[in-house]
Amino acid sequence: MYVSYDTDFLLKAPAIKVPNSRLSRQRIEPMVRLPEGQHLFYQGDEGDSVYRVTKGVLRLSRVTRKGRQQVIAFGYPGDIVGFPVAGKRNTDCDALTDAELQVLPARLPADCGLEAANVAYLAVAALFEIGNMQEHFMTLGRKSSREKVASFLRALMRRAGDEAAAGIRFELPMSRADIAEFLGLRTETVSRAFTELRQIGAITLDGAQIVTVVDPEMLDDLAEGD
Amino acid sequence: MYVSYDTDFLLKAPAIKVPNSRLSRQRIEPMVRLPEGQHLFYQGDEGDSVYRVTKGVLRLSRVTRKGRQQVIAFGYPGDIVGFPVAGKRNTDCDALTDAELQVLPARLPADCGLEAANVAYLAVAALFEIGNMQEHFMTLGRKSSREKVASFLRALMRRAGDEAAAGIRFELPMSRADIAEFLGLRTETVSRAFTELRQIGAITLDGAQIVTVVDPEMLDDLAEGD
DNA sequence: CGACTCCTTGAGCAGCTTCAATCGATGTGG
DNA sequence: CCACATCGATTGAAGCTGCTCAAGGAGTCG
Repeated sequence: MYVSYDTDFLLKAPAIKVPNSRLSRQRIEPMVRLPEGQHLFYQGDEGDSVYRVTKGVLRLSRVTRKGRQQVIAFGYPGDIVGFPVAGKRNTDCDALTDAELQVLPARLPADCGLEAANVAYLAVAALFEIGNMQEHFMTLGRKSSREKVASFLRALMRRAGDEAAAGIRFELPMSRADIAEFLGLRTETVSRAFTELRQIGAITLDGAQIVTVVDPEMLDDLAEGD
Repeated sequence: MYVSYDTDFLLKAPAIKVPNSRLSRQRIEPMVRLPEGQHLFYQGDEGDSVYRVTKGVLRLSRVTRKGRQQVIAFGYPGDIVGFPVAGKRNTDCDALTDAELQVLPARLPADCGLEAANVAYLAVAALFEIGNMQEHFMTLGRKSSREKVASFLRALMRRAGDEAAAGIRFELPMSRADIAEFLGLRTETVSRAFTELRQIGAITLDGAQIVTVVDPEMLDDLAEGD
């Protein structure tokens, strides 16, 4: 979810064995389509599956009692989202774009008849997610808004960027407000950081959503900061 | 760590089966003693086990290229620490106090002969850790330093607090600098927040390390903030 | 008792937030 | 097809919070 890792290699489409059924031993890969704006689940929902994003971008967020929203993560293709804690969802999850998801079982503990392999991939995915979140802690603990935004753009660049003539190009499916809530900033501050990055020549903007990183090295330096 | 969850109930001391050995099928629970200040592992180390804290407090941190330290978490008794990502440690881990740890296997993926149950507890623990970290995101995204420190103290209170005549009492095994790096603040700011909390009557301090929460409700309100 | 480390407090400054206005893109109805 | 409404993004100005630099205090260990 934040840079770094893509769980593709973990998942040679793990077979889902359905016990006590004529489908048993057959591989099935339930697919879900999630139109833009629709919710996949809400905080507090019961759930014993996780979802592998195959298309589109999801937003995971939590809302405080007093209404503030905190964006926890964005789910890009290859990411696994929806890790349930004690059988319940920790976050809201909705689609920033039309999305497609693969449903994977995550029923635990092991008294549910799942095979070891199916539990193991979940553990591996969860460990990767922990690594990703630790990475994000580094960004949140970082000092300046430029550094945070630069880190964010660098992550997206690596994850969703396309090589283009002028640099590495990608679209932001999320609003400035989403980015702000993800980075612990205000929308105005995020906007100003974008403007600065544009002015110093690290990126160009085509509208508000299309970013081209013209100087990845400069972006790296800004992201490392410190 | 961070409040909320304790993994005690997950772990009725899962049996570790040692294959290809005369110990096979025997339950063993390797224990490690870690003196104060000693490191359990460093970022980048190879590792295929996790540790359950049974005594003492650990600190998990990462260091940036430029030397800044970010405290990722504190490990209290009942917590599981050291989740390896792709067989490597993500963080440094050292002991803030003399500590004792139970070693649990975390070798993945499943081609290592571990039984499903042993892999499943790891998955459950990792999912809980994800929940804890998401909780911490809410704190880091929070606005003011008072709110952050209040949230932190509330978490410790719930986790390590003892009922006392004057309120709920506990010791801080970590320095102000550790707390600051955990919350994304400076030591001076943390110190000022402690002073404020004391002045408004939410807590009392006995030296710098012993905290008594005299008004848990006020602390809650401050922690919720928003 | 003195040296050391950590915590606290102070003053000034920088950076983020807040409030407010404008701009731009999108979509709707006349 | 254009005027207008709406929503998000941007920019500006002012205030406040937390950071920086600096000094002093408290606790600890030799």
